[in-house]
Amino acid sequence: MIIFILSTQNEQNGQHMAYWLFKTEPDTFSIDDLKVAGKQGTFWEGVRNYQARNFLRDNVKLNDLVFIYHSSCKVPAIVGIGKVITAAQPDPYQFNNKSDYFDSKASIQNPRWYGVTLEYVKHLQPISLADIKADPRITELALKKASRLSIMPVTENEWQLLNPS
DNA sequence: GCCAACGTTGGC
DNA sequence: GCCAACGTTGGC
Repeated sequence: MIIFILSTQNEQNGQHMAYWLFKTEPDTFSIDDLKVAGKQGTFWEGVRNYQARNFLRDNVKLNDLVFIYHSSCKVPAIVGIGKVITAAQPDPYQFNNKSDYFDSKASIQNPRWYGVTLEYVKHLQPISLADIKADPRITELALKKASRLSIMPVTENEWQLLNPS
């Protein structure tokens, strides 16, 4: 019962949970793929940018909520929500020399790249990049600034503005 | 498919 | 540690 109550609130051990936006190319991995993965979720592999890595490794916590954003497609947009079900773990692809994500400078003892595991929560009515850019209330989101960041924080205020419910 | 903006690499 | 050259991202 207590667990149930905790899980329905916005807090975890007294710490307020955080909000994020993760980009993905839907041709490679879409929110529908995340949905199909079900309760076991999907490991968010292949992030190879240090700023994004630092967020994943140091700041993205269990139960944080994530806007799923489709990039490099016809209508770039926030398309839904995911939830973090496993905090940072070394990205195994960095050790696999047959993978595009292989990094010869990374070792098991000293991993360089990390990922978290997300579980599908729900689809949203898509919020296009054009809409976000046109919304004068949204000023802090890194997407506003032609950022190439693939993992970015979302303030609670802007999360609520984009996802009122 | 173009290309601007940005991140990374490596010679010096 | 600067910075030119190169590679990548991602909107358009």
